[in-house]
Amino acid sequence: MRIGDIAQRAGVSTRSLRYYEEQGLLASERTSTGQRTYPESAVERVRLIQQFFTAGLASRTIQRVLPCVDSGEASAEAFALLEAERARITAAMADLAAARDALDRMIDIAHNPTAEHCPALREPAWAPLESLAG
DNA sequence: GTTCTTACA
DNA sequence: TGTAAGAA
Repeated sequence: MRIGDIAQRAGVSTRSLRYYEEQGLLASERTSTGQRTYPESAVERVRLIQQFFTAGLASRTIQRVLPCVDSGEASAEAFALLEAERARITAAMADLAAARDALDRMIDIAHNPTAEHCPALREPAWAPLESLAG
């Protein structure tokens, strides 16, 4: 398949695919005219690369991890890297959950305004100035 | 019409 | 990463 096909099927730009290749994440063959050619499996590989980027892995890290995907086994260093990334993602998930919980509390307050949380409810807007001064 | 490389924002 | 230019 040509670069445009892969891009469309994997949902990324052709620019990204060329970038991945430059970073050593994605291989391709060339036709006699220089156009890149990819096997069907490239689509799935690109999606995996996307997931890793989304999960916060650096391209350099992805570059070290992908060989494991290809070989089906990990060297000692690669294994340590996988565990480290897993731990980082787990921690990131906890942070996200905490942020979500905070938003949940804010949403709840927004739905049930109380004088404690909403200053605007403490002072009647229609109160005469004298009553405020006095 | 697509893709390629190179380069700039 | 997006986009532009000029060539294939």
